Amino acid sequence: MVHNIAINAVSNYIMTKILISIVGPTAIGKTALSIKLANFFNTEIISADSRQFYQEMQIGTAAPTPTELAAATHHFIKHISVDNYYNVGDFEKDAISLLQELYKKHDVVIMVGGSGLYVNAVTKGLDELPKVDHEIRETLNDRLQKDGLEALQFQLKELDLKAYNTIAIDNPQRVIRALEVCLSSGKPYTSFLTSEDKKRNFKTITVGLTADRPIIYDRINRRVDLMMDDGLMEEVEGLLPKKSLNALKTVGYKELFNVLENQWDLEFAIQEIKKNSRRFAKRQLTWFKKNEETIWFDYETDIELIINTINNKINTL
RNA sequence: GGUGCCUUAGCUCAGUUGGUAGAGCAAUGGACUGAAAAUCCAUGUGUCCCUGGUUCGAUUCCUGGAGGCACCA
Repeated sequence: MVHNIAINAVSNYIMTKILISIVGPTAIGKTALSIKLANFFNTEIISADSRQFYQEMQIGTAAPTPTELAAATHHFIKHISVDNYYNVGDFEKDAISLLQELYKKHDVVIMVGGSGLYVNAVTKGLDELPKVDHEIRETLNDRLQKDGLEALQFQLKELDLKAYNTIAIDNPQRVIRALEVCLSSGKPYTSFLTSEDKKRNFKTITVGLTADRPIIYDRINRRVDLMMDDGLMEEVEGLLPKKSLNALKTVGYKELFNVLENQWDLEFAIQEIKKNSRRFAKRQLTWFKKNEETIWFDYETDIELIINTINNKINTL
């Protein structure tokens, strides 16, 4: 019955294209919910998870299993290799152009992922920034090592005073990012920023999944143990030669590299993976809580209630 | 049963010559426009085991309990 109402609502009354964006902390059950919603709305899923992009990373990223992949059509799951340079700007372009294709066939598309910046890149968009050569960043990283952060801050003050005054100046990644844009474009980094959301030809409904903190942490701890049982160590071992790649600066991988290099013992590394996953979940919640539009549900909420709430929301758009 | 030591933050512990307390880790709050599972900033959260006594005032000293550890029986 619920099913029929929804189909009518979508097909008869709604002209607007809808993106249902599912957010929440790691290990809360986003993947399972996304598949249920994709099946209900008879549509497809795009992932906004910056680590599930990579073919070589399955266990440690809790990427959808073959069974889950067969249950609904997924996009941006393992579509690139850890050897690729791939960033949020690339993702925005790829995701928006794919969405245009999907909206030819569907009124509703599901997006699911725990990477807040990547979610926002789709829903709100990023400003157009010039392409930066990788060598520039490498040079700046070298200078950070040799001359220290203060030297880079000083240069940023010269090239982009506004950035110097507004970005997190203690954060080396932010300073280097602003500098690399200045250096490769010859213009201040902040001159490219508009602080305006991009126009999108779809409306976003954001659904958040959460639970009390001890429950989230317990789920994380148990999932890490399951990952170890499933052979995470072997997966990480195969990637050891590539450990310096950005994609592998990832919880579950960076800690086990230390075990393989005899820096840490296994038990300690597992505790660290759990701890770093908990902290990651906390940062995700901080990010997602900021969006006041998000409709939050407890992780155990019945799917019918979630679907009804989404349908009611669709009818108000 | 006897003797000694211990009981303070979530954990391990320090400390107060009597003026209600602080480290490490854990944790919490936040930021974040192309590294974002990254990176950065901020924060001490407490019946000082319980009870009575001494005292202006006890987490601290004393009495009596309770729990733990060690040794002796």
